[in-house]
Amino acid sequence: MTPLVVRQVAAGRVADRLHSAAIHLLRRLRLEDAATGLSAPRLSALSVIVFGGPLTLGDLAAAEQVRPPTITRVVRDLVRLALVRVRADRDDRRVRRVEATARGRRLLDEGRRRRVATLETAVAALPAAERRALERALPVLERIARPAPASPRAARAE
Amino acid sequence: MTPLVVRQVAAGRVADRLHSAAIHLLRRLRLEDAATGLSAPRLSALSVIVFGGPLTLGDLAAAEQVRPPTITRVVRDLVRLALVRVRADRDDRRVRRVEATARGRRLLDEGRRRRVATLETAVAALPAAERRALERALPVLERIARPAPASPRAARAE
DNA sequence: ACATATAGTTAGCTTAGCTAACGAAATAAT
DNA sequence: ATTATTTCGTTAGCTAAGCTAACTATATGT
Repeated sequence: MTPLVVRQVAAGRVADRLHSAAIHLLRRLRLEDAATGLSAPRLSALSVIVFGGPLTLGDLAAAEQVRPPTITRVVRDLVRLALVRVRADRDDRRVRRVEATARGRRLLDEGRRRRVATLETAVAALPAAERRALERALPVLERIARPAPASPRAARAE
Repeated sequence: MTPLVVRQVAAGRVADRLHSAAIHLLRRLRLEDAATGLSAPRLSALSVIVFGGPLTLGDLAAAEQVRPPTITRVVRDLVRLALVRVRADRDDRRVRRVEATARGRRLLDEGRRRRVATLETAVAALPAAERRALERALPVLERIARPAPASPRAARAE
């Protein structure tokens, strides 16, 4: 039974360190976002829209973890900036679906490229062994980063 | 020269996948924060204060990537909630230093524990091989998560 | 002593979050 | 088939969180 307890504790430490590393990593990359000219909430919403394909305002609100009225306004503002467009749903006329415009995709891709470029520099500077350790951990990271997918196509959003 | 180019491209893919995984991981863990009763900006500021020890308002503003007036108000509100306390600097009377109260630390630790517990469940459920891959990548992750430390004690903040 | 630079606050604006109340459409119940 | 209920989104109106510009107070440099 002892090994079980030990493993348990170690899982806690792994979780804690991973959590902390993720926070610091994104805090660092966030510095690049100023160049997009968008506020953090707008940029985040645009990202979900670009990668999540046409999605309903309710789904967007859930993804952004905000209430419906907040999304109504963020989307309205993104439409004004010509970064997204909204269209009515064919089958259910209560529903509005939002999707990115070409300009919205371009703006997001540029911002994302800047973020990733920063990270890429750090990755490229790693010794081969560390780089390989990171690569081997990637699929694991990706699995735990996503909530247990209830439906098979839940992985569609990015 | 060919291997160099190949390695370059791969670094980009590694960076991209890592970036995406970090975003999704934190988006998922953020769901737990509602239980703290604090807004995201307040919780984030409190976290920096708890782990960063007594620090100046300017340093806090820099860490949070916001302007000084924003920090003035967030700190004022956290003081009202009795989660942090502010004291004048001995040597430089322009400076105010902020530190967490016992209650602030407790509130943050509880929230952090909830986040990490969620993550721990996922880590504990991993097959041994994947778990080991993750553990081996942790030091690497921690290194690239932090900006190149200009001063030796830049790692003090958490 | 005086000029300049730095730390933080105040004033006042925009944006982003919320709840409550509502309208319109879809679905369920009688 | 009406009527009731649920669901999707918006509007109204509030608080919190972001900004710039202007200011006070203290440190520092000439």
